[in-house]
Amino acid sequence: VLVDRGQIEDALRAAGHTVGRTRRAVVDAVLAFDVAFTAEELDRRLPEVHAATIYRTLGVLEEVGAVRHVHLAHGPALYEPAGLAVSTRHVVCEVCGAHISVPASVFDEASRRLRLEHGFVLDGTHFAFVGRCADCAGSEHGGHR
Amino acid sequence: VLVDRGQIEDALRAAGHTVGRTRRAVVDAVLAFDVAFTAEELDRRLPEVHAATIYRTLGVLEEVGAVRHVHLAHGPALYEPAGLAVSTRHVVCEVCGAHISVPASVFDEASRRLRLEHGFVLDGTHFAFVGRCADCAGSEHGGHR
DNA sequence: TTAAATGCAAAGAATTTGCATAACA
DNA sequence: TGTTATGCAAATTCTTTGCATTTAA
Repeated sequence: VLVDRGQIEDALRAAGHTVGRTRRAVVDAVLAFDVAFTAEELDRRLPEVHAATIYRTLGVLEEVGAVRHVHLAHGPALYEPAGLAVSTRHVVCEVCGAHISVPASVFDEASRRLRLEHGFVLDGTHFAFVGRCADCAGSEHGGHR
Repeated sequence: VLVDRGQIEDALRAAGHTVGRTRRAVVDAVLAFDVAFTAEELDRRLPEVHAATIYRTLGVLEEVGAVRHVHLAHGPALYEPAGLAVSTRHVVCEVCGAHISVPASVFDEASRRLRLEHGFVLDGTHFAFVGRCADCAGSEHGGHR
């Protein structure tokens, strides 16, 4: 599932891309993360690489299946090596921004009903599920933003 | 549930707001929608009202519970009079942007498990659920953006 | 006549894009 | 040597903010 640098470079070349010094550095930095990260966090680890290149490189890496990205409620997208967390879903607290991973099976029933009753295939991977963590759900005070 | 102009104006005043000509026009235009709308669509119906005022007015209307807004996958937020669609959830196709409303009960089981097993209270109203409509799920070709 | 609302311009955040130059294959 | 990649600046999209000026109560 494209977990090491060699596999990823092969996949890039197979897709007609080129692999130079900069791109190799980005791939290494991506693989060095063991949790999801933002483009900005990645860029901070590679000060010599321009942000536009970070975004473009993450784009091609996603194209070849080496990384995935998920949008949390507000704020920047989160990227992660595709090897990480295959069957988990992101759930984010809309109040404090805390996010957790839960088994995809939590949404199996909703997914089934959505498909059977509405013809929709739920994609739980590209956008996070939003709610309130225990702490923030406790301190109720209406539901603003 | 704040469905007519009178109730909404009372609620605004009760919250310490003032109701002038412009704000009344915005309220009327909001109530004239029978489906969810974007701030830009609302502004297009009120060319004499500045966009900043549209956003600010929608903000106070949300504060007093007259409207709600939901974020679809990408693109601008959707607003709707609070009277509309109380127990439905928005589901949007990440490919073509089509969106449908489904009964909130579709997510009851996921909601229950999230709460019991992870202490998270699912909020299905502020962000849409994302997936693929029948058409777009049919024409499979990987999962880009 | 004073607190709140509005217009306008500008700022903001997170990406994306056009273009000239540099690095690969 | 002919793409493909990169840097840089500028554009984009959606929304928010600061400030001076009007309105509402």
